[in-house]
Amino acid sequence: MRLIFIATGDIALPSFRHLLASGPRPLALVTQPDKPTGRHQTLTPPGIKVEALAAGIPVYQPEKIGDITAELAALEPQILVVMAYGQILRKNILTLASQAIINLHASLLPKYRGAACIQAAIDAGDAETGITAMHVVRELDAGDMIVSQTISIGPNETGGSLHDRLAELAPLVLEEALAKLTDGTASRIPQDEAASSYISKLERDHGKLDWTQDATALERRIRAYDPWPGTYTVAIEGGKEKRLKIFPPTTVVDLSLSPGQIFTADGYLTVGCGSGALRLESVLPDGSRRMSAADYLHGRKPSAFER
RNA sequence: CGCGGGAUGGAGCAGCCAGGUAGCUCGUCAGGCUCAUAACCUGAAGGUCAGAGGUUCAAAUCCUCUUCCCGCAA
Repeated sequence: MRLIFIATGDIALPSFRHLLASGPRPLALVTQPDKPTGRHQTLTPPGIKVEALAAGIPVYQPEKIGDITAELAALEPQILVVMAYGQILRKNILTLASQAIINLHASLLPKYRGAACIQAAIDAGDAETGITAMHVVRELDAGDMIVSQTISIGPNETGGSLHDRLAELAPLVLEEALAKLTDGTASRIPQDEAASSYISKLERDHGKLDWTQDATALERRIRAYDPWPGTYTVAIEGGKEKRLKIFPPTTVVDLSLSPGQIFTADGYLTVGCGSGALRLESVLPDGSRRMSAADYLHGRKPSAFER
């Protein structure tokens, strides 16, 4: 089978490795251009590019994928596999493959179309999520579904842990989808538009905690957004505002506090929420390093958190 | 060199601007109180103030450079 892999995010790595190991061997990898990243803004290639080059797979990094339509067409692909690429695919790409262009998406569609699908499942308190393989159409993540596989979401699940588990699940879904497409048994299940939802890309600002929300919702939010985009609050220390990052785990406790009000005792740091309260365990003050809530309280005396 | 914060006994911090006694909240150890304790009381150990150079009678503090950590931004 002549296959081209189109991906940027690390979530696609296990699937890419699976193709390298078990085939069909990709004819090429299309990924985003190297971008400045990190504290020193050094130009960094996507991890999947590094692996592709090491494996001798040709790599394309167009600014716009439409720019290399001719090159891709020359490879005469039967299948395009897209996962966490990060660019909208235009019509001339959608019709490039003779057999199909499929996308691996990290949610049980039609729920959570869009970029932040992993965080959304935890944030919503869902019991399970999964990987869906579907045909790519012009509307984002809205194509007919081929197969999906499900995993459960644990009570201590974080965005990071779920990301890694879904990444490991993806090759199984990919293999099943490719097998069904090959032997002609692949079904096309239209998505129920009425049940669909769209999750827009997360920015770091979205990680600011709103203490007027319920403690249970905040507990989930802190897990869902770890490690990206992370959650934070603004602590009032001696009249000054200091940014404070907050990490899971946190515990919902039954304490009567107003939103943003702080209660400290025995090394515990408890914050009032809209309903219930949240006990924090791991924080990172601005300019310092990650530490336990007890250590944080040894040297700093926050009077409240900005709600 | 994208912008900014930081490095002070084992942990977290103050002291720096206006150079001159090593401080706070804990932890550790010893003793005491207590039926008992993560509680309370008393005492002790533990620091070349990240490293190097400079200014000065005198540097944690002022100046220069280096290393490492973190936030923002991507």
